[in-house]
Amino acid sequence: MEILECSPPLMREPLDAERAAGIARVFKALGDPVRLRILSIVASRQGGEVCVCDITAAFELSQPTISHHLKVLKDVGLLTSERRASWVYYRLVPETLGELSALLNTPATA
Amino acid sequence: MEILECSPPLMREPLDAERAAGIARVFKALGDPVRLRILSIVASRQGGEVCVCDITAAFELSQPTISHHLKVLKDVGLLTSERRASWVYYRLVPETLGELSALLNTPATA
DNA sequence: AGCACAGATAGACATGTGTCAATATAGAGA
DNA sequence: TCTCTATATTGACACATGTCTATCTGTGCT
Repeated sequence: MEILECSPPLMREPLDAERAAGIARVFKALGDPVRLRILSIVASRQGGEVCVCDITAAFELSQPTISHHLKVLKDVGLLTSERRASWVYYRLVPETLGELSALLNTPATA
Repeated sequence: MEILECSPPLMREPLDAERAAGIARVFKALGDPVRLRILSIVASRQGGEVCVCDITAAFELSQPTISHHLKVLKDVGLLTSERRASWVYYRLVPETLGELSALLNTPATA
């Protein structure tokens, strides 16, 4: 997500349309409760890796639905995945999260 | 937005469904390019206040559309508004932004 | 080769969302 | 009171999104 890199905080100057579109994609991915929970499951997991089966087991949703949400999170650069044997493991991309955090950071509440 | 207050960072522990729903509302509001630009216009404005007319003038969108986006941002607690004479002025709620920022903050990129 | 299991993809469907034109509301001034 | 300007609300419509079932792909095991 190069759009996020070096984006000044929202408070510094008005975003141009292109940058806004890129950043909005990521926030839109965060704008679903299931995806937020998936992200926090992965982010808070010791070792940094979570098997899809563990994520699916944490929700009362169909396996394709979870798979869909994982794809959305991966497409915007919040997660990466790796297949090992039969299982697929998802990991957080902390840089993406950190850049979003910096974007929202306000001097007052820093 | 009490949901945001005292929410531990995503990395600390999995979010429960209720908290996730509350937080997702705010991210969903940020998940639109026009709203992000509006927010950055208000946030970056010296003095902290922007008249609706100035915001409307910054986009090639109808006045009701801008009014709709302002309402969304206000409903989730990112903006407040105050009427003075004929004009309505919007202001940032920096606490909300700061809490979101803290939520996304990662130890690695802190 | 064939089977079983993990995960992804495709297609369908109901609901949500962004936009606009039309209209309503509120305040200022004549 | 009447009118003008600024903003909000309503209703409509096209399009996006979340969910499901059914199916496909890939891997390991016998």
